[in-house]
Amino acid sequence: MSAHDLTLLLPLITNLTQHSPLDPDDKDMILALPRLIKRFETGTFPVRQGDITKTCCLVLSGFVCRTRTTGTGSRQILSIHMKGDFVDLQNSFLNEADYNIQAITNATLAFIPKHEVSDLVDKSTGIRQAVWRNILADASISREWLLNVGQRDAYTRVAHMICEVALRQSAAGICNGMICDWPMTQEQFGDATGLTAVHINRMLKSLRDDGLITVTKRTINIMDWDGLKEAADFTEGYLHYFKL
Amino acid sequence: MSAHDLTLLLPLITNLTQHSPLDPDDKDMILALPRLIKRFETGTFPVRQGDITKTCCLVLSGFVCRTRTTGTGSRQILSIHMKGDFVDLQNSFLNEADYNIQAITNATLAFIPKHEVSDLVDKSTGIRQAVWRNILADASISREWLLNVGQRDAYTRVAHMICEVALRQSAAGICNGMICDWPMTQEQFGDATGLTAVHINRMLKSLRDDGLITVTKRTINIMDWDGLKEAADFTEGYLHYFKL
DNA sequence: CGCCGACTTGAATTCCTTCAAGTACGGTGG
DNA sequence: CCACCGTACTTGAAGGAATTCAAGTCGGCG
Repeated sequence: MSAHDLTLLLPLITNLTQHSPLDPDDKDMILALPRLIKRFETGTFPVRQGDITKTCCLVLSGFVCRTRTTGTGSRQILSIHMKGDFVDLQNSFLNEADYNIQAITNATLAFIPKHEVSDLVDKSTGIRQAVWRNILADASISREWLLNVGQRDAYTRVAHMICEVALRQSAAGICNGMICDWPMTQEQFGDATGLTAVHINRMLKSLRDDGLITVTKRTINIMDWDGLKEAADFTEGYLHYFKL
Repeated sequence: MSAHDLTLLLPLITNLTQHSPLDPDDKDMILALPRLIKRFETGTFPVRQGDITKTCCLVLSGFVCRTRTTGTGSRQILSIHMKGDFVDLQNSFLNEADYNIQAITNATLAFIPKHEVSDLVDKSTGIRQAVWRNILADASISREWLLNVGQRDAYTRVAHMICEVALRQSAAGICNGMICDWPMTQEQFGDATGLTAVHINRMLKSLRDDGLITVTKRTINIMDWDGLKEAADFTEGYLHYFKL
């Protein structure tokens, strides 16, 4: 549980300050948080539903997602998380994880003791604000996903997901221009959007044919951002960034 | 903005203590919160997306929902709320409402100034805990809806929604045994589940034919709770009640 | 080189939607 | 009191979007 590398948690600062300003003292306290670093291979579960957690975790590299599963075994990806995201801040305030956390690529996570987080939240108004807003922005994204899955057709839905993931990567500073890593297989993309992998494939083809994107192995290249946004019915307000 | 009727906010206490205990002082402070009572007719919007809110609101009677709408005008019901529910506690901590609040029946709401809520949250650890958990339970329900809409077929999805609404009404004490008010029209039920009203109708018929429920005008009668739970793939953990 | 996982594409099927027509019911006004 | 009306519910038939099944390609890695 080392607290020595004072730059390691910088991505978290980047993330939090997208929603709420932090003063230098707050930043120092955050950077000094004790943490345990662990690597996870694609497909592994850093946390499982029902686990009683003593830590909460934060993405340093790679991509992880939250999932829940139906009784018949279908998996829904509930959210995806990237560098700087607090994946389960919630668990600092509830005892039991109500979803799985699963690595969708190889990923490095920082585990921070719950009580350290809640102490900090109690101590500093600025951090409290930032953490609140982080959780609320997260909930807002959940709602948008529900709207997406419930009301938009497959083509729009797929485009919407691409817009969101691209924009969030851009905000996290892990995207060069309009070319992004695409973290998900088509299978996973399907689980996130409530579609089958086969249909995802067809929709990506349509988006390619329409000149909006090109896709190579694990990269997505947005050829026409405005066109894609239009096709996706995407408006970024729900992400609650106050600067970009 | 009267603070005189000290029983008016009791449903809120009932709700909060489902997730987190409160000591008597906390309860008194909550009951003493200043509030403005307003009635809303079916279909009206207590709050609209984009509104800058100075209050947050709480259901005293009737049912309201949160909604978001796509660019093409389809409405998704994001959650439904009943007696004792804080509909937009979130707005105490974000400036701008990121969803509409719409009355689905005639409803009475209590509006409480945001700063009164955040003061109370700052002042009392117990209330802070309770409010956190309230918001997190709310987010957990969102996730379950996403799973429901994304992965379950129509029959299961409809059954699941019935289980949740019935159980929550029961927890809120507005349900006699297995007979509940059913707050939604089939149109609204469709908007909540990502289905059409026509298909909701067919699924309700199937559930009737299978002997799980009977439906009269605005009432749903659960004939076989265990059977319905089974058909719905319903497990109540996600509601985060620690007593029932 | 060969294998495996991910991607691609076609054809058949299914679930859900759309369209259409009709019923039931509560409220309003003559 | 009943005729009228609007809204919600009901049911059938046709159509369409997405799934399922199946077969084949591509590319990375042992």
